[in-house]
Amino acid sequence: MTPLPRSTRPTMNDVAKLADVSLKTVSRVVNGTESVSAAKAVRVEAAIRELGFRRNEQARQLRQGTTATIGLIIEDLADPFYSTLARAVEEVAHAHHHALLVSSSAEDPRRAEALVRSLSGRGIDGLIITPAEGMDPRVLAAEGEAGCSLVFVDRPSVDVDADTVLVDNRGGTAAGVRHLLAAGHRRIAFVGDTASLYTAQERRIGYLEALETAGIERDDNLVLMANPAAPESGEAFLALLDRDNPPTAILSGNNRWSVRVVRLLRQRGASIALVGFDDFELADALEPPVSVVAQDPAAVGRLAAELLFSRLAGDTGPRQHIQLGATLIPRGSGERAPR
Amino acid sequence: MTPLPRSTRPTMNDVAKLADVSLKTVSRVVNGTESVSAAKAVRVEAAIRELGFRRNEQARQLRQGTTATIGLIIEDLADPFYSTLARAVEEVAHAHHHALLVSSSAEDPRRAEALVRSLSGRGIDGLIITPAEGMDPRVLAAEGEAGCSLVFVDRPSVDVDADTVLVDNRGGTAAGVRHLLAAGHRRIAFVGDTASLYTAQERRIGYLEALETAGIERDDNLVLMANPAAPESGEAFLALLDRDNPPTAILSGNNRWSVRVVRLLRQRGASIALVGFDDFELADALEPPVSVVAQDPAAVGRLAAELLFSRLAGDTGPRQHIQLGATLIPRGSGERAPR
DNA sequence: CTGTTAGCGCCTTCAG
DNA sequence: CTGAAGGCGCTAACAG
Repeated sequence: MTPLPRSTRPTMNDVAKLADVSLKTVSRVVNGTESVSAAKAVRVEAAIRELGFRRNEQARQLRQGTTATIGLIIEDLADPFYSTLARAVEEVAHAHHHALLVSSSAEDPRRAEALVRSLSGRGIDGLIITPAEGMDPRVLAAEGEAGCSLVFVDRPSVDVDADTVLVDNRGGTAAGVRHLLAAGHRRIAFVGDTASLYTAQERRIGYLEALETAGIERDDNLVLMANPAAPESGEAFLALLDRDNPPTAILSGNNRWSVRVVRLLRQRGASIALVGFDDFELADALEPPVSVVAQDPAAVGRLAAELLFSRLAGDTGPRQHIQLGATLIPRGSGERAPR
Repeated sequence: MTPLPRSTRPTMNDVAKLADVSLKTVSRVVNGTESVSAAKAVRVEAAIRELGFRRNEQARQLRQGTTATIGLIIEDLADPFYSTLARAVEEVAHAHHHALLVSSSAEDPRRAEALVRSLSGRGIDGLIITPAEGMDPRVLAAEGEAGCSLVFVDRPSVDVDADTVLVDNRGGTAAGVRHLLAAGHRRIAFVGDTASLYTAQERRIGYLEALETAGIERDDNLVLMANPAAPESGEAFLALLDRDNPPTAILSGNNRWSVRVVRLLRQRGASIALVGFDDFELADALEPPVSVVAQDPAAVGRLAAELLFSRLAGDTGPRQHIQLGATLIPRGSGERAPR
């Protein structure tokens, strides 16, 4: 196989020849670190322009052992929560002159492991990751040892201690439940994502804790943990509404469930109190507007990225575990009294 | 500055020493291309496991002149249209064992140029880009010459001929307008993004063409071109509603305007026919549900990526200019009769 | 201020 | 089947 023509991109050597100076002098001019006599600098610059030379970052990076690139592995880039987070990470990376490699693990632990290896092999300087449930922790531990800084977002990883940025899932959900309790509700259902997900589990715990604090007996029949994207989940939710002694309010555990609940209630013509965890677009324009406990995905991304860059800059302080608050936004649906 | 310890990641040389074979033999085992005697292969594999060796992709890429990485530059990763597109690109890239570098140009032509240079310097094999308005075409042309395949999405680039995937903005908007005409409207407003944007301009033209075909006299007072995110745009929109002989229907030119229009109409308590270009989440759950002309951002991303990979695989056929259709989805808001 | 030498980690000749 | 030598493009270390 031919070594790929790679077109004819000029190298420093070409520039050096044309300007009739040494390779190193070109390097000095390009990087502007050391001083070069004005005469030669001008010749070099002219040669650079003439040839359209641009420094080959790959070669530079191989030499320096750094890539000026960080990686981001999330569940799903198409999910508004993660795309907002990714945008914030990108902005911080850009400010630090780093590029961003983004990948979605799609909740598949094997794929997540492969992505970590793939990004790592490309020599990223750091990695921000939402660890997929069921990942082999050794894959991540290996990164830490390989000198690649690691920050977890949205969930911690089992068995790997690294900087972590997450949201106060329990406290936020509990606040949502208390809001419904204050409106007079006593039978509040919790509708969350698959029980295997960390955030879903934490939010369920927050829900239970708030009920317990209020002295309300726990009723597991009011808890539904299921994938909001699965068709059968809709029926499970409707069954929840149709049982004897049905709930008068719903705490939905993420925005995908909130959206689905809104649609299902709408089809039913049912009006029942609702508070959703995680805000979503147009929640304020629905009828009634949906009250939510809002996270700040951009803040999660920004803090994670800033933490990562502080590590890359040499900060060797103790591991940080940052927990961001979640804010209740009353809009109408959560203030309805029980029927 | 110390040359960064880069921790102690083992190299092929380390593996070779431990297995007591030559560097080249390790290379052969790692890449599995040429055959190696079983005995040595076993020793090498054991050494690889023991050291936790993983091939340094950077070095490999420098040698081979390919990075197995493609770049994607869009306006804003946090915008649902672009994040969905990006997700689709990522999926195709993953299927081709390529990583994806993502960057948002934030509508800033200088930033977009810097991003192109930055990604290009990292040696990406191909680039998918939504060219920012006002970019220097030479920056992009240079990529083509440097042997980096280029695909434009969502808009074409001036002065640079490359593969392009875009949506039928004119036809889609015209279909939306015809839908409103069929419901009996004669005074239809067009509310689009800043006039300098390609898609906004195309949609405005589609709107005008549909009116002309229907024999309706053009009224430029019914056209508003403004940034949907700017505060003053809201007032401009309300002024449109308050003028003498106001419109009985609105064609909104993108999803950000649609969302804003929905909110403004809601605040006003006004009920007026509406069709939006580009679908958005929960459009079906609003009151009334919003009729839209839907694009398929995932299809745009997928086709662009597939086109790019076919080029990388050696397809040297003529430039392709793919135009995807847009689909009218009637939901209620566009079927209202004029008052 | 300038140039030479060496080598980052790997792959590709080309001899054994 | 195996190994030695050379180089991808660049930068660090050391001379002049």
